[in-house]
Amino acid sequence: MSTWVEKLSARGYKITPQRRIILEILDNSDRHLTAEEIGLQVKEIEPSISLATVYRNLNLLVELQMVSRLNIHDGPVRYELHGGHNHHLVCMNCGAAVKLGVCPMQGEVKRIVDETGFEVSSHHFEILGYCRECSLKKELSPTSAGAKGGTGVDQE
Amino acid sequence: MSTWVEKLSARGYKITPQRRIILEILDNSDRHLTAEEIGLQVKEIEPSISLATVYRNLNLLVELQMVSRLNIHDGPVRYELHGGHNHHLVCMNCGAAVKLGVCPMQGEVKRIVDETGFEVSSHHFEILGYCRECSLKKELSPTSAGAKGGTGVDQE
DNA sequence: TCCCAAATAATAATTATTATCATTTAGGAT
DNA sequence: ATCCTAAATGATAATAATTATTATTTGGGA
Repeated sequence: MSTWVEKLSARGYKITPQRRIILEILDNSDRHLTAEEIGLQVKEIEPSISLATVYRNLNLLVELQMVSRLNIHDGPVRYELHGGHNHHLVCMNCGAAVKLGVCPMQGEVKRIVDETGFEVSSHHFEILGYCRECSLKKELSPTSAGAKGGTGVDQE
Repeated sequence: MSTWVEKLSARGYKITPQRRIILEILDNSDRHLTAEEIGLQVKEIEPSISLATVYRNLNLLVELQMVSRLNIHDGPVRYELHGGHNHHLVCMNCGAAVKLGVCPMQGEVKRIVDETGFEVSSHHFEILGYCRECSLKKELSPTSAGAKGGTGVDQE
C-alpha cells in the first residue's frame, strides 16, 4: 500500500511525519490543491509544521515524479498525487480537476511537433472552465454584472 | 495597418505613446517576451516609462485579446501579439516560441471534453523544450553535471 | 482652448516562492 | 539500545513577479 515509503527511502530520502502528512492530504483530495491549501490542512493536523517544509517537500515530490504540478493561468500552482501521465479539466472556481482520459500529443499533433526540431521536455494541455456545480452557482450570483473587467478569464 | 489604434479607441481607450511603444515592441519580436524584457526595451526607447505601465497595459491588451499570455513552467509569464488562436513550442532557454499549426481541441479530444459537462472557458496546449540552437548550446556547456537537482525541468 | 476621465510615474504593498541558518531528527553503524 | 551524522525541519529573511495606491499628467472630445 504505502509504496511511496519505498519510493522515498529507496532513493535515500527519510520518512518524516511531515512527508507522511503532506502525502496523506494529497491522497485524500480529489482536487488539485495549492501549496497554501496544503499548508493549511497540514497545520490542522500538526500546527508546528512550517509552510517552508510544505514547499520543500512538494518540490521534492515533483522532482521524484510522485506529485504533479499544474500551472493554472491566473492563480498559484496546484499539486496532486501523480497518477501517471494525464491532462485535466480544471475548475477555475473550486480547483476541481477532472482527468481527461486522452493525450493530445499523438497522431498528427505529434508528427507536426517532431518536424519542428525542438528537443521536447514536456507538454501541458489544460482546459480551464467551470465544473457543473460552480457553473450553476455562477449563474445565480449577481457578481457577474459585467463592465470592463469581464470575467477575469483570458482565452488565448 | 494600425488596426490596433481602432481596437483601442473604439472601446474608449486612449492612444498613448506608452501603448504605442509596447505594441511596437511586441510587433517587432518573434519571441514571447517577459514583462521585464518588454520593460527594458521600453526604457531603451523612452526611459521615463514605468514598469507598472508596462504591466498595466499588458493586462489591458490581454483582456482585449490583442495580446496573449503564455505561462511557462518555472519562469515568468510571457507575452506576444495575438495572432488568432494558436499553440506553441516554447524554448525554455531563450523564450523562442514556434507556432504549432494545429489545435488539439478537436475530434476525439473535443468529444471527450464535451462529455464532462464542464463549461469550458479556454484551453492551453504548451510544449516546452529547447529550440535547435539552445539545444546545441546545452550539449556543450558543462553546467549540466547532474546530481540531485536534475535539470529543473519537470515532466508531468 | 478647456476640461476631466483616463492614464501615467513612482513607489509601496502583496503574493508566491525560495534561501538561510540554527536546531532537530531519522535511521544506519556500533 | 545508543551514538552519530547527513538530512530535514522551523522560523524567518529574502527574492521575484505582480498589483495597488496616489499624486500628477494628458489624450481627445465639448
